[in-house]
Amino acid sequence: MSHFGRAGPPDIRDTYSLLVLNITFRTTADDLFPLFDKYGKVVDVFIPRDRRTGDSRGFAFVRYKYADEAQKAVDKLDGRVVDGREIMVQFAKYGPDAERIHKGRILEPVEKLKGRSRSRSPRPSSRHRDDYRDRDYRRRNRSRSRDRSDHERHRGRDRDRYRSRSRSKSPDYRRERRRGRYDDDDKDRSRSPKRSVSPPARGSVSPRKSLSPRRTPSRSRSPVARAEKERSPTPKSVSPRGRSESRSPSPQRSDADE
DNA sequence: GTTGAGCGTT
Repeated sequence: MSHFGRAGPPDIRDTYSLLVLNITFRTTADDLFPLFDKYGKVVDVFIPRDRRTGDSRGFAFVRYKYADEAQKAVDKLDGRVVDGREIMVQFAKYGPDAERIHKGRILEPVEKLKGRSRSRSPRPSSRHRDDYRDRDYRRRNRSRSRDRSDHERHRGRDRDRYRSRSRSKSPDYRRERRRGRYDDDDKDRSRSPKRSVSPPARGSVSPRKSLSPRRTPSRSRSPVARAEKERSPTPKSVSPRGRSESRSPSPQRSDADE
């Protein structure tokens, strides 16, 4: 009863999928099931999780049996505070296979279920896995590299509670982010004077970073080069002999690393 | 220990 997502999709022939966003990372399907089931008949509740960490992504899919109930749930549960976080309930725009659905109902199912073998399509490439990974990676990359400061983020969260229902998210912001990718790359090359923490004129070493520490162990591990690079020479505390022995990729700490 | 725009699995 409380094992959703484990048995796969039961039946999506005449079900309406609702997308629940803005949920906490600790919210589980079992927590959303009673909440949504109170407003209608929920046939399935699934929360996508990360394949590597297994953590929730922050959104869930609630499948209703009838559209009226789904609509009611959207109207009632949309904006409801769950686990201390306001959730957003809306009809899913895409199906499980990226199919276009209307009002949560799948317009064109993957299979007609009319006895027609699915080998009808030779399926030239298996873009499913790649696409899935690509999307996941993109999300992770953006999440991990936030531009906002910590204090601002903290304050924003508290303020969000007082602001009640006012999502500070803009549809254009998303586009800017995607387009900014190129700008970022371009800026990265021309923002040399801005960041003088790692002067590239420190020899023939790449400004980026040494991908292979053992690329030039002899020259790279030179005590002089290291002292100049680290700018924190401690010749008294350590002996050249010990440094030579401790030739491990561990102490390879560069302050210019990201 | 962290995250916060978005669209899904045995």
